[in-house]
Amino acid sequence: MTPAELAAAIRGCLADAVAAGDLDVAVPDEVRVERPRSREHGDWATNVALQLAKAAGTSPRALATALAERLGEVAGVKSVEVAGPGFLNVVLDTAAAGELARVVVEAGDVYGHNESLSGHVINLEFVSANPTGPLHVGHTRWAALGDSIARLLRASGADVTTEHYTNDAGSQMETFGASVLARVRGDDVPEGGYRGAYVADLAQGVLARRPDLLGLDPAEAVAVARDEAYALQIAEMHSVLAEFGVHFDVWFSERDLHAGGAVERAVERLREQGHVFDADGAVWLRTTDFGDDKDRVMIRGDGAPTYFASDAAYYLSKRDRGFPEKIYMLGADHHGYVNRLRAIAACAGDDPDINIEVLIGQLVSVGGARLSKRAGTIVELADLLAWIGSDAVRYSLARYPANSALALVGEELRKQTNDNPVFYVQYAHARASGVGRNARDLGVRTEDGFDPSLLDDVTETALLAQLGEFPRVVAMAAELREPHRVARHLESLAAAYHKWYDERRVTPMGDEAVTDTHRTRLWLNEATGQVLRNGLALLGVSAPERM
RNA sequence: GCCCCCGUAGCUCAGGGGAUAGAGCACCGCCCUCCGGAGGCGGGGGCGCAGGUUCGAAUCCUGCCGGGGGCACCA
Repeated sequence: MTPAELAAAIRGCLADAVAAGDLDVAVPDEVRVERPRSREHGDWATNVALQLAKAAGTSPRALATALAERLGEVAGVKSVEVAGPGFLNVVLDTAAAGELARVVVEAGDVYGHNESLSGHVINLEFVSANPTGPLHVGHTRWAALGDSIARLLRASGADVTTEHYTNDAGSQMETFGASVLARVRGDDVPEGGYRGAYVADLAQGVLARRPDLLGLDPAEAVAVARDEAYALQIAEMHSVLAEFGVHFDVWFSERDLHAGGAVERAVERLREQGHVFDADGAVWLRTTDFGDDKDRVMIRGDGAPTYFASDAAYYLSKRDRGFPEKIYMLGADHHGYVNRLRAIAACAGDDPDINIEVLIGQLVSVGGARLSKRAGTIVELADLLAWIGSDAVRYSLARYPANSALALVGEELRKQTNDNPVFYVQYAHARASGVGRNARDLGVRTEDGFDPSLLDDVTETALLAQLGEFPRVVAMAAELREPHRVARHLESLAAAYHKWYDERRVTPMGDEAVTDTHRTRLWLNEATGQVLRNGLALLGVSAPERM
């Protein structure tokens, strides 16, 4: 019996009690069944009685008692106990709990998938780096989290398109071109230009592609340097992200937005909606009508569109392309954009509470230093991959929530010990794979038998409980856009597995005959490996069979 | 001045209003006659402060203190 099945049974009991006139309350859509902290409190516990007592006009304990009687009759439930202020503590039949091992193995790669977000059509934008330099650790955090969130949303039934917005228009591109050109010439980079060592590398690459560069007139040379360096830089971004296991369905160019006239059209469309006005020689959007703290300029006094105008056009593009839900992932240094993005949605006639969602991530650093392209002290994604490896980087970033600042220590991530939980989890998977190999070599085969009543050790009920909670963890992580919940759950699961391993053997000892005990334990072993694999896949981390 | 995030064990951090607040590291002590010791078991220690809401608050609200980030006709 899975926790979801138990929750459904509890709802059924509530409905029966209402039908029988024992209870007068609306049956909730969802009943939460949780693993109690202490084993003395049973296999599963629910607080429905506490939550419904007030609406039912009765005491929590009385409601719980009435519910316990009915629940005790449900097949697979061994005993039900009312505890404390009105908790219901449920103990399952050993066999009913053990059935889960087979459920997991038979579900395979889709165990944990759920339909909690089915029907949602989502555009998920993340990273969105300027193509004026390499991806650094800040981008890396969003790449790891954004990609995992996409996987979680899809596992929960959502239709997701991942998108990278390339800021390839605007003055930073001219600065970029001038910086590269200066390096080609051997000059100092201009004031405010890009000084990173990568600029010199780009200069070499550009010169290789355009040996005629120095012979061009200055204005043309800057444009050529800019465009060639841009092409090199974007190619590198594609390749390093691919190495990191991150794929974008759409690479959206800001330059294309301008070239196609979308920015001007956006201004006109918003003007038709009645939110645009002219003042001080500029064209403004009245975002203050929708919670922004000041109105925003769309077209400057000199006739040039602002970055904000591009944002508005880009929002409309996503809307036109058929995405009711648009998720933006921004760094904390952009948190001031949240209100103006929401205002754009509102000006476009959308509901900011439904059609747009902005996730803010706090800054991340390596070695305690903040990183800036301009200062030239970059820690690049490519460096992190070479130094630490994709699995450890992805896992280390994915196991922390985005809303707290993070200071990673490179040397810690390199350690292949418990300092580094990715190894703990991967090792559990490798161990499960090894146990499975050994068992099969000794003639233990799952297809020869399964008797879940034999999974009666406390380490087995604990392990089964971890496996049973996995789908709920996935659904919650998707709903909250918090991949770290999956990582943390995998760590608990790995711990439960190691404890079980220490307590129970899967393979026969010596010349011992193979029995259903071995076979049934092999089912549990395979189920654990499957969930570890499924969870790691959601994080974009490999599940090695040997380490 | 205004806005956002954070404050939990010596350190790094979990903890979607529930029961005795968890894990890793560090420290001390145990477990190798057989499935991988990259593991397991035991020990000491903690919710910044003050109010409020609630049957119940680390969690929600207000204020204060401390730390980080942000407030352009830049991108």
